[in-house]
Amino acid sequence: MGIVRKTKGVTTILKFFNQKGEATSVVHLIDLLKDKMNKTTVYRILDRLEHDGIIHSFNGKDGLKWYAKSIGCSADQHLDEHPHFQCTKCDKVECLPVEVKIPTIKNHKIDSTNILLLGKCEACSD
Amino acid sequence: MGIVRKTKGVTTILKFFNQKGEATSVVHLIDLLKDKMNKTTVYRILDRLEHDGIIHSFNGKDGLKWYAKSIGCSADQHLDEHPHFQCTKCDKVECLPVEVKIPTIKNHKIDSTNILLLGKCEACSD
DNA sequence: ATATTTTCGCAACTTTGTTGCATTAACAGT
DNA sequence: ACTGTTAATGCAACAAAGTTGCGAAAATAT
Ligand SMILES: [Mn+2]
Ligand SMILES: [Mn+2]
Ligand SMILES: [Zn+2]
Ligand SMILES: [Zn+2]
Repeated sequence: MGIVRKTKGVTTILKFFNQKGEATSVVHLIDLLKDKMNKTTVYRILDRLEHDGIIHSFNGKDGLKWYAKSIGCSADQHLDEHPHFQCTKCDKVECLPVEVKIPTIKNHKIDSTNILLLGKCEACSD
Repeated sequence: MGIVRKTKGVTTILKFFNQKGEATSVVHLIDLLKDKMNKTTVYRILDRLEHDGIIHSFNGKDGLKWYAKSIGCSADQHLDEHPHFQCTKCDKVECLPVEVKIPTIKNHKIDSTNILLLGKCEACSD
């Protein structure tokens, strides 16, 4: 189930994603909010926000779970099919508003993609 | 460091990859070999084999670590830049011998890619 | 055969994420 | 504004994946 009650925690996390704009790992968010709410609560609020299409999740390098704000999604329509970029130096992640063409694979029905590009971000390039 | 001594454990895991051919999650391999060797040993042998370019690793869905045999790689040259397919029903993973064109991203130097395609495999399609 | 040093097993630990349950707090209805 | 319902939270305990340190065992070099 998605968000039903607008609790203090929900408001806090919503504000975070609206202000910050950037993607965040769950680990980082838990640490950031450790004085305000329990980690279980963070996980559960993120679940509900994703269910409602307000944020979307993906796996960064090392398999860590990340979240970022969604645009144009709802509980019915999750159309966040975009690749992500992660810097191997500073670990920052960006949602990439581009389309990656996936070749058709014989005898395989592809439902979704999970594309992570690794490299150096602008700030970390030398 | 890579493989220096050809131990029983190394031989067992090498044989596994040569015979089976398919990709395997570390978790599965540990379970399969639980009577023959310790999980720490499995992790360490996989590390060394990957370092030597004999196998390669990637993250499957839920961020789990998987390994598969490499072709044409060495300790110096790791050129396993291919996407992977994972079935959402039976969890099976396949290395895909295709090339995915990644558009250039302004101000970003992309060093490697991590592409996981999710869907139904041939056996699981209805 | 013996010495050297890599590799292994084991136990303990870390990190990420989940579950159950009692308590708290939204909020709908009056 | 008060009250009842139930969603949401905190907490503690747990689970799974993966790592570390160290003494013992097993490869391999001499
Ligand atoms: Mn995104
Ligand atoms: Mn592969
Ligand atoms: Zn960077
Ligand atoms: Zn399947």
